[in-house]
Amino acid sequence: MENSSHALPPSSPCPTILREPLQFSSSPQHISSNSCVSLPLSPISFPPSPTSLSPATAESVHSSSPLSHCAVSHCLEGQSIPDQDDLTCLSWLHQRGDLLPLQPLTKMTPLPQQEPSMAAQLLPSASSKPPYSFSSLIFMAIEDSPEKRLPVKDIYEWIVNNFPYYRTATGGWRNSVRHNLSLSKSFRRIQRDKSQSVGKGSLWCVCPEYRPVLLEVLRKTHSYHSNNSNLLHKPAPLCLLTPDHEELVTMESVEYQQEEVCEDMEKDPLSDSGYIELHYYESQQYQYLVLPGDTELDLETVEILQLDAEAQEAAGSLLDL
DNA sequence: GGATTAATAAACATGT
DNA sequence: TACATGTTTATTAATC
Repeated sequence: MENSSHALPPSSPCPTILREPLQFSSSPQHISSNSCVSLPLSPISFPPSPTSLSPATAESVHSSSPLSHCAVSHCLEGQSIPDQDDLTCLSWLHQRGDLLPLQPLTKMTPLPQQEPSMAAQLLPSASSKPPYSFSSLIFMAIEDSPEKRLPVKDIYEWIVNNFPYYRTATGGWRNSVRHNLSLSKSFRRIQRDKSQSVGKGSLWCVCPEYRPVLLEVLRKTHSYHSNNSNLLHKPAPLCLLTPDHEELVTMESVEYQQEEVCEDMEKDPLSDSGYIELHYYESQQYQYLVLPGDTELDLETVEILQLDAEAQEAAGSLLDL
């Protein structure tokens, strides 16, 4: 079966994207194709496509958006949240690198091949500058530290480790970091404990009164780049801000205009058949599950669809028609 | 066009 | 003395 949805490039505004396995919270949430959910994936077993990422690029993809990866990882793991009493939970930062191992889908249809130029356009390179301001970078670095305070040297290190751009950037950005620390009211210098002092300089922490502001800036920056860039570049579900203390937001839906998505797509021949049409395809680090335009599934159903091999097989069979 | 903000560069002081 | 750290000033660009 020639599937019209395959004409939809992964960067198009908005297939519904699901990670496998899904481990959402038990609260009833609904996901519709009016929302766009992007979740990061580990490399999956899949025939390598010509547009496969180089390790460096893959690392860049991962590193250039630590928020989304960490946030999702944290949320999906469903672990106890040390800072859950904090309205602005950032504890996910401590769990970077602990992403869930992903199981490959049992059957998928081949990807629509992207033009190399398109892939290059979609993917961030290690040399692309992160969208975050130095204040945000410093904030993230400090928040990622166990003690919520860091010497400037460790702030450098965190930035370099998380944003490959700064590995090769000239040294001026360190000056900017120091400049920002000194100038910004958001950060406060703490004298090291002389008895335990090792290394030069002071420790820097976030002023509690400015923390909400920093979070908001971070959230807006993240949201902006999520909405205005392609999904591969800024996958970006963000669970920094929780509506209450009881439960983390497990995903963020990005609203989009239905007509923007579907105007160039042929009508799904199965859309009236009662089947739920599932299109699995892989693009770089992401697997996409494209749902028909008017589909509305609760997450539990989606999870079942994802985890159930038979369902996946059926989905694959549909695509083979 | 002016105000604000952020990035960048540079000079300088201080501490290790 | 060298280097890292911290402060301050100035300039530029982008944004509102």
